This record gives sequence, C-alpha cells and structure tokens, in this order.
Amino acid sequence: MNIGEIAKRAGVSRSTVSYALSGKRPVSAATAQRINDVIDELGYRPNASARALAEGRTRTFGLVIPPASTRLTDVQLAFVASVVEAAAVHDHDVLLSPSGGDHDRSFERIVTGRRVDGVILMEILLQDPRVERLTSAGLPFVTIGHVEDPAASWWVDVDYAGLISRCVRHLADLGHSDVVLINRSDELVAAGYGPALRATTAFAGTARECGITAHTVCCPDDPAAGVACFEEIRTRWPEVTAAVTINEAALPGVQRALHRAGLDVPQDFSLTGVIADRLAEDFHPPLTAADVPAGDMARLAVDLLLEQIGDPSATPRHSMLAPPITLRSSTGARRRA
Amino acid sequence: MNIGEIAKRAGVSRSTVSYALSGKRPVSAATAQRINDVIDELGYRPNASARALAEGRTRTFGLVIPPASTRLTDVQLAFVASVVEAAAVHDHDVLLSPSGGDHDRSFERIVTGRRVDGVILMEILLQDPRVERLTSAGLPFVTIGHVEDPAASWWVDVDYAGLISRCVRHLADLGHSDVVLINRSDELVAAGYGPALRATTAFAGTARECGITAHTVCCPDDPAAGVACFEEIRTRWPEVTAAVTINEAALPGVQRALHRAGLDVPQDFSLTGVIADRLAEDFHPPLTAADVPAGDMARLAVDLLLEQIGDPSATPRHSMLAPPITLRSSTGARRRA
DNA sequence: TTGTAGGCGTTATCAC
DNA sequence: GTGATAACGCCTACAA
Repeated sequence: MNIGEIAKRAGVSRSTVSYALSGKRPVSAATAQRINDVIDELGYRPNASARALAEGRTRTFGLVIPPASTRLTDVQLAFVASVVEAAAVHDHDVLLSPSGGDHDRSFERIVTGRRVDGVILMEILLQDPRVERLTSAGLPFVTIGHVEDPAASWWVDVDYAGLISRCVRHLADLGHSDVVLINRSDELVAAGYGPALRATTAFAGTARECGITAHTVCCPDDPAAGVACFEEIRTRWPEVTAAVTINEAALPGVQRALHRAGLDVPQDFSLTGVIADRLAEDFHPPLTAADVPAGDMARLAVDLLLEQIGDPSATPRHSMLAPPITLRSSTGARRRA
Repeated sequence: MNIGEIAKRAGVSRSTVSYALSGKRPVSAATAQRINDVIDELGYRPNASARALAEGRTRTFGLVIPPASTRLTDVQLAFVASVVEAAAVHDHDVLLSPSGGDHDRSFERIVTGRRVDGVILMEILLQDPRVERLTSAGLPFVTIGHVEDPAASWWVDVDYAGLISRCVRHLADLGHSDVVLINRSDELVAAGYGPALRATTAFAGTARECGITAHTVCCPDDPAAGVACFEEIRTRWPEVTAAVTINEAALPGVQRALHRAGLDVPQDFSLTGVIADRLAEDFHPPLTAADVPAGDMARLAVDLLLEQIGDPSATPRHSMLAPPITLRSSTGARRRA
C-alpha cells in the first residue's frame, strides 16, 4: 500500500496526503481528519526508501564499531546502546558497521551508498584511514576520540590526560612514591590510539612534577592478561604501591592477582583510574575512579552529528568531557610511609 | 553522481551500465571494460535508496536488541557483533532497534517503513507482542529463543532443558544430593522468558528423577545480586553443595560470595551451568559448563532469515543448538558424602 | 485550500 | 549486444 492508495480512499490527491503528513502546507481540518482516518484504518506508513530517495536524506546514522575480534568491552557496548537510544530520540535509526579485518566492503557500502546521513566513528586512531575516507567522501561524521589536528573535525572525547593527572596527584598526596600505569594493549598504543598515548604522557609528566617514580605497562584487554600484567609489575618493581589504569577489561584479572599476592586494597595497594562507574562499583572494594560517561558521549555525538548534517559547512565543534573522579574505597595512604 | 553520468561518459545507455554491474544480461567485453574504467575513475557506487525502491528489497536486516535499561550481558554483546559479521558476509547491513521502554516508534519505523527485508529478534518471550506485530506485518523474522508453538515460526535456540538436565545428572553422579538453580530475574520469569522457564522445569524434573533435592532462586542480572543471592542460598539451605546457573551477569558476585564464605571450589562447593566459554574460562577455577555459542547462533539466524526472505511461504525451520558441556575444574565429588 | 506533474536513481521490460 | 522507457513511492515546486 502506498500514498496513492490513501489518497484515493480519502478522495484527495497524493500531494495532499503528503502535506497532511509532513505539515509543510496547511490542510483543512476536514480533509486532514479524513486522511488520518484512512491512514489509521490501513496502518499506512511511508516507504523509507522512497522518502530517502526523494528527500536526499535517510534519517539514518552509521555507527562504526571496533572489530569484533577484539572483544567489545562493557563501555563500548553501553556506548552502542546509548547511541541507538539517542538517535531514536530524534527519530533516526542506526546502521551498524564493523571495521577492521575484511569488513571494508561494509564500510564502503555505508560511506558511498548514501545509506546514511552521517557517521559516528568509535575507537579512533590519531591517524585514521577511515577519517580520511569519510572526509574525501564528504560525509558528515563525528569521532569518539580526536585525531591529530583537533580543529579539523567534529569529535567527542574524554580528557584522559587531565583525569590521569588528577589520579597521580591523588596518589602522590596519599604518600605513594612508586606508581604504575596499566595501559591498554601494545598494539593499540603502536597503532596510535589517542587515549592510551595521552594517558602515558600525562602519567609520566605528572609523576615527574610530583617527584615520584612512574612505570608504565601495556596490557591486552582481557582478564588473563590482567593477572599476568600485575604479576610482572610485582616482579619488576616490588616497591610499587599504587596503580592507575584505563584498562577496564583487565580489571578482573588485576583483582585476582591482588588477591593471589595476598595484597589488601587499599591497605597494601591503591588502585584508581578511568573506569566505568558500573565496573568501579562492582570492584572489591569499590574503586576511586573517573567514570567513562558513555551515555553523555553518545548524546553529544548525536547532537554534533545532527548539527553538522544541518550545516555541513559549519566550522567543526567538539566536546571534551572531564567527568569527576569519584572517591570510593580503593585508594589509601601508603603503608609505612 | 549517478548511473546516468557513468553511462554518458562511457558512451552507453543507463541500462547497459546497470546490467554491467549486476551481470543479469551479457555485456560485450569492450563496453564492460569502458564502463568499469569510468566507474573506477569516478568512484561510483549505486545509491542504496534508489536501488531498494526499484528492487523492493533493502539488503538490510533489523536487529531488535533487549532494552538498554537491563544492561546487555557479554553474550548479548557478542551476539550483536556476530550478527553484523554474519550479515556482512552476505553483503547485508544491520539496523539496530532498541525495544521495550518507549522505543515503540523505533520498532514501528523498522517494521512498517520497509526499511529492512527481515528482522532478528533477541530475547524473545513465550508470548511476545513483537512477534505478533511482525507476523501481522508479514515481515520475515527469526527469533532467538522460541515462542509457545515451536512450529509456528523460524527460530534458533539453545537446548537449555537438555543442558540443565545434563548438569544436574553430572552433579548427582558426583554424589551431590542438595542442589540449587540460580536462575535469571523474577521479572524475566514472570514475563515468560523461555530459557528461564525451561531451565526451571528441567532442573526440577531431572533432580526428581535422580532422587536429589532441588531448590530454585531467581537473581537479577548483576554482580551485587549474585552476592545477595548466594548468601540467601547459604542461609536458607545450608545443606546445598552445588549450584547450576544460567545467569552469567551474576557470576562475579557468586564468585565473591563463595570466597567470602570461605568455600573452596570444587572442594567445598560445585558450580556449573550454561555460561559463555570466555566467562567460564575467566572464572576461578574455570567452570565446567556449556557454552552459549553466540557466533553459531548469529550465523544460523542470518541463514534462516535469508532462506525465509527467499521464500516467504516456506514452512518455518529452526535450529536447536545443544553445545557440549566442557569439563573444567569447578565440579567435584561431594565432600563427606 | 487543493491538484498536477516532474524528479530523485535504479531496475527491468520491451523493442531493436 | 544495446537503447528507450516505464515502474518503484515519495516530495515539492508550480498552478489553479
């Protein structure tokens, strides 16, 4: 069933039905009523493809997710769900696209097939081929994380540098003089993953300012790696009494390794970092940490994307989020300072 | 740029370009070459909306995910990623739709706007309004989990009843005479969530057959609930020496409660159930459990959906998966039998 | 306030 | 082997 059918049954022209639906032209109350009755009776809804073709817009966003090979973390998941939710608020749908691996066809379909009005790109690298592809395709996009030139594009990010700095200062204030950063994987760092790089720099810099000793280790995104990583820390730097981390997926392993080593938190060892609230609260004891506000980021990303779609020539805008660090029970004074 | 532009530059008609791309009509090698050169030079890709309108199919699936309010579990997450991957293999895209809450508009858009060729429905209830909606809309769909009448629709499911039975027998064989089922939440059970119901029935039935005592508790999907739930079990039935669970999200809490109660696994307490391999292996000690094969289910669901789209009047088919129970280290003989 | 008609970019049916 | 041309279903000037 199509708009013509509705028009026929309501005894009006197709354009009148169209205008009655869009409200872009006044329609008399009587006709509007008649049209709506027919629509309700037949359960008519406009064909999205036809509308997209005529309007030149699809009311759909593309969401490029990290490769499924590297298991999606809890935050990433929450982010996907939040984007869908935020898009739904504006009556938009979300088309998912895996990236990396051999999924270039999927990405290309989305970028070049005019299937979407804009794209949200997760887990961006400082130099990212997908960003260049989108730029050259002239498709509006917002990245989660920013590229090398912050003014060049639209993005939403978390101020990892600032948050990590504050974590380090917090630990220094508590008397810790030997701390370690449990970063994300070597591969991500090597690939130029911004948050990991900024965390590293801020960590070392702030430690220097505070006059304390800092070590950094990279750790793959899984619990087993967390165990191995923590054991390596104990072996290499037994004097370390506190850790800062941005690696959520490794946390359960760190928890287990702490327990196995007979270390009490925060009595013997302090732990903090940038960790989603849910995970921080599930930790034992609850972690002093900065939240990764997936919901806020998703809403902001969608807002920025809509703004950009509305005016593609606007100068890029962005949001750097600095969530508060919530004090819980995982950090304490260094023992026998 | 459109197909006409390509045609003009290649000196042929639009239809020839179309046929050169689809291969549905022979095209001379020379013209094909010329057309391809122009296409490569201009980076042309057909407009997806126009194609969908003309062909009457969108090459897109809808994936209806559980409400975001109840946090997505690890398996659900893996499943989403796997569906996208499986769809990509067939050059299809995936449109996400949240369900529940106030997301009916989103669901309706997808169902009735002809935005997708078919739908995959996660976390189905025994009586599910969305199933009826899709049926009445005449849109092909595959459910994960099955509805009351198994022959009525297309589905993929895990044989929870069979797996739970085998878990119970395994525990009985080990000498356990008092066991408990840690089910999913009260709400899900009340809503008629199939796996939870079938697990309950199979658990009680098999325990009766084996002549052992069985208790069942419902537990919300989160670690804190897992702690509370296990403590309740210890209080109400201190004689219980083994548990079967299908609640992955509660596992970390169960782990913590076991530890807090000073119970060694499997020395003092045995634990098994239906748990994704990754989680089972991350447990301490690794869990004897049946995997939830998210990847297989996703691929099967996509295959079934494509089959149904190809022949909408075909009689419904389905797949009941019975993954093996992998013996690891979390089950042992009952102490002091 | 309403109707007519052309166009959005493809696919597919005819005809040559 | 190739070209016109009519759908596909909607939106939106332009007319009345």
